[in-house]
Amino acid sequence: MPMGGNAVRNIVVLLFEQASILTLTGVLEPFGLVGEVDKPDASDAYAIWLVSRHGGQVGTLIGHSIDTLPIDDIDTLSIDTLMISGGFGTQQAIHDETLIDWVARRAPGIRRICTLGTGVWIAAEAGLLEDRRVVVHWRLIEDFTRRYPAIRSEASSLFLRDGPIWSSPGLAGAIDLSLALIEEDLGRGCALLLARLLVVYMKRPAGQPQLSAALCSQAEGSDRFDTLHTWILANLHRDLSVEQLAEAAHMSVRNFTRVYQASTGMTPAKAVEAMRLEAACGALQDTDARISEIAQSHGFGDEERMRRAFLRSFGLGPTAWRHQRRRELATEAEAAPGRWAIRGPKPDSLLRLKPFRQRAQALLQAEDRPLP
DNA sequence: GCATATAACCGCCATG
DNA sequence: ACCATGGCGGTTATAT
Repeated sequence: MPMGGNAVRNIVVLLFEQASILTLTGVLEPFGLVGEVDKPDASDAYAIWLVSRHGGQVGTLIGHSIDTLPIDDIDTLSIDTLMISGGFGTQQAIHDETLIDWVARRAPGIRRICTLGTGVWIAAEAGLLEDRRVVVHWRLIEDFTRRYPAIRSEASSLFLRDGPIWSSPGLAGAIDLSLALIEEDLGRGCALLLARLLVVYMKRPAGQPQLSAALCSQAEGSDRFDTLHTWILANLHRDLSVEQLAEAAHMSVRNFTRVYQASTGMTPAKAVEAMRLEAACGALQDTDARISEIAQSHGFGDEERMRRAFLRSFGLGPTAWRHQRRRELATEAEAAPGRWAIRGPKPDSLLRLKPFRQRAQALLQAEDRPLP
């Protein structure tokens, strides 16, 4: 296995007992799929290393174990990106001085350090976050700020980068964060393709007008409607009339519209429409669902209403928007260095995961079932 | 593209 | 007096 060649970027995932398996897969899937993307060198772009304090089997949140290397075994490995797992186990792990020392000692030589969920506690404990901005899960942010008042924590975004430090508040955010890392390394075309393979939405580029960006930035100043906004985003298909929103916010309609406008700069109905439009755009871009289905599932009720909303905001109907967007993405991917396409399965592209694959194979053979 | 119905928006004023 | 709130009615925007 390559240990420090300039072509291969070593991604090290730090695990511990009671780590979240979702953060692990959120990293492994995107990075693992890079090997399936057809571009010279892409399959050798990354090597993934799973490590833990003592190595060997590490129990995850759901009980299944993961095979890991001891941290001492990668002393000579040049680490490109360190991913610190989340999970309940962090509460024990932050008291493991050897582990924290290891993180603190290796950190200066690492290009990117990512914390996934409660992994921020470990990075914070290792002193890597002094005066940095990080995202913390909304339910834990109070605890976090109490323990680390010097660290600028927030709860708003899916992931956040501050210099070499990348953080993600939720476990599933590991996928989004990983895609962002890959975008940085291999370009947007590759990341977009992976996002489509994984059937997740890809964050829009910063240059492009992002409707929710307006909402988010406004919400930073006053988080008064944060919970309402997350509720709206999770319930786009439901009745989101101003009356309903006011009720959800425990306010009268009159007062709700007034306060909402004062703190977000948008009227409630416009904001809802913006969120619906943006979500619908994501679906148009990333899926082949019928317009009527997208309209239904995003709260437009029927195709006609969505069409008119699109015409108002974009000057294009949904189908035209989809075609245009797809063309944009295609040319963007074309312009990216190399061309990105999916190729057939390549058995040894998973070579780097061999220890783990062998382990899986052993388990399956024990049950006398072939590995697909 | 029209007419009509409904919802959103907003100024104004009363209330606590 | 101040301020946040909530109800009323008219105007505008959107839906049917």
